[in-house]
Amino acid sequence: MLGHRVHHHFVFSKKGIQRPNLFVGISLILCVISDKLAGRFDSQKDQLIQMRTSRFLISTLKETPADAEVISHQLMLRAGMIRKVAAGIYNWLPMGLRVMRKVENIVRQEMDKSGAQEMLMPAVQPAELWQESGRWEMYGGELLRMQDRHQRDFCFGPTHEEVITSLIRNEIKSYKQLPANFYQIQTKFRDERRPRFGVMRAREFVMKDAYSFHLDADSLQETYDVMYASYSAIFKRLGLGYRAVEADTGSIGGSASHEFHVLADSGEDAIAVCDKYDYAANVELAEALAVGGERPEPQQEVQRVDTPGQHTIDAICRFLELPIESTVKTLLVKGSEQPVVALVLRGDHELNDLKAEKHPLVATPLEWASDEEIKLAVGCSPGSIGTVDLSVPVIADRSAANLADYVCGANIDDVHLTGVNWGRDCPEPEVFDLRKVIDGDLCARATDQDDSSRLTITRGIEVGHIFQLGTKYSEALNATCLDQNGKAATMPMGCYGIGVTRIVAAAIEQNHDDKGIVWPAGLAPFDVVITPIGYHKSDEVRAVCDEAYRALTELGLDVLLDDRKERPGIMFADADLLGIPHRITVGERSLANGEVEYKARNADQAENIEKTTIVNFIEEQLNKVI
RNA sequence: CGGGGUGUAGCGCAGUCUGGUAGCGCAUCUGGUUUGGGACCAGAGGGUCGGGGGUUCGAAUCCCUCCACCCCGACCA
Repeated sequence: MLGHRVHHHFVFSKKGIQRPNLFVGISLILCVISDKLAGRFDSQKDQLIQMRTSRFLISTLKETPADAEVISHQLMLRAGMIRKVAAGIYNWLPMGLRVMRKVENIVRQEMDKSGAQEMLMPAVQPAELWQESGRWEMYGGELLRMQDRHQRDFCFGPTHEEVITSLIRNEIKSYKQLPANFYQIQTKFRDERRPRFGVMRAREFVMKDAYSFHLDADSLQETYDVMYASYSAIFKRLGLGYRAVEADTGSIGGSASHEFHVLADSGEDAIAVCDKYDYAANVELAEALAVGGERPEPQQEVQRVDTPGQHTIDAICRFLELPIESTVKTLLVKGSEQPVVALVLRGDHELNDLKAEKHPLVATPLEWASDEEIKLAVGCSPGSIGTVDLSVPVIADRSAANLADYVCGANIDDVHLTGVNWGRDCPEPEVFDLRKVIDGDLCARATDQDDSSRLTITRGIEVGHIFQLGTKYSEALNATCLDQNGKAATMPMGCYGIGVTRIVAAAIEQNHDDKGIVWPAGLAPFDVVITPIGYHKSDEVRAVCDEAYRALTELGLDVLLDDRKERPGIMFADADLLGIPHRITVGERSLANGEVEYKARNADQAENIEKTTIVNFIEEQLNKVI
């Protein structure tokens, strides 16, 4: 009974030598990892390095901490994966780190497979690089700035375009070295306005970021496509329900961009999906077609109506007993050339800020005109603005521009106009896509108004984002290489991010039940948990558990043996909470029949299996999942 | 950044209105009885009541101030 001997070796006397014990535990864990990587198993050592709960920090909580709002945050705390250090800053305990490493390794393997090279850049970066790119000023409050002892400015890197570009401009000299793609898995810091939901939107987080360099746009497109495929492979292997969506390139600039979203109701992003044309886009970007087809001919004359105290669209509709679709709202925002610009939307539609910012006359970032500015420009208060006799530039959303006989403010307090028509009562407006798409809208790919394609709005957690940056950074930092003609060429770049720590949370959002986490096979901190009943009382139970542990570990599985002197209920509850996919329960009761009990985390029922077939059985279960 | 809320033991909370020197459940430790889905009994340890200042004979409690954390908003004509 090797197990016995080994066990004694590590059970310290009751007086307990806490520290050495802990250190031994940690170094043993490291042994397991390095041995696994090396792919060898010394049988003697194998016995020594058992993952026993008695020596592995299980910090499960029965009660949910009060400040955790979303399920993944609650379960990560309850499962003892993370603990908060400060707002948006977390400790990753051994249990959590094991999951993070699983994610990292899948990402790493697929990145390597794609031909990208792993490297590591510093977390702390000098201000000079950011001044060179212009982002020291542009990046704003999210950039955590600091000074060293010589009062030199530094920041904690929120991203690494500057560092990689400045490195590569020195290292790559010839087109023959291109294309090249470099990645790292590293800690970032973004001083979020409002960190929340645990590691889902943390300030400090782990990200895989990759940067590619090219001679021309075609090469960039090629690598971009490779990355798109790699990302798809990664999220598939992670076992997550995801969707790639067209995305806004935002302030980073560049042309093409896709986000990868894990679909979950708790997601912070709304995405518009159309199955007919396989179109999916972030609602920030999703194109909104005009509703209702061609604009009808005017039927009504303009009428002036007093609307005392009616300042919202809803109030006006109730007051005039008109459908909201026949109203128009006129929004005044700050302009880039004029003080204010009017944006006109149908009453039931919402302005999409990002779309508005794309119009050259609109100031970026979008800013609402103040009541005073509105008074000055129009002569009334917000709530009574309209399109007739407006002396500011007017930009109308496609759907608003298609309206006839609509209702709007009269630019006089407490007065509205009905029966207003573009072209007749006010100039034809400039038409621009301004509104947010809504559920049931026509898909942007639709051929005509009768097309059956419809957008569905679902929610997602952004876990990946790929960009074609173009030459924005290579130009600013002067990253060139020599082309075939010996002439210096500015290298187009791509960048590709994956939120490693966010994936851990997203996976839980998508995979949990009332008992706890239900990990996808590839992410679980342990593949199998052995829960003995009477481990410390029954030699037979202990022998079967130890042997099962040994045999399963030999298969290359991560096995956890729960040798705590706890009642079975506690062990079962913890196993469920931790979400370990496979559980083997060994007790004298079933051993009497030569059997042990098996239960999959995602199954309702346990089943008995021959104790001699444990390894084959587990192998079968694993194959089933994969 | 604006609005709201909360800070009392590792976690969940009561006590604050009405000032009198800190408590409950879980967890932890000891002993015992238990042991197939979060046991029971007995005992024990653990708290600068977020920090500072003030009022008072006396402050978790009242006042001032700072801080931290959480939620909502940043969509309105």
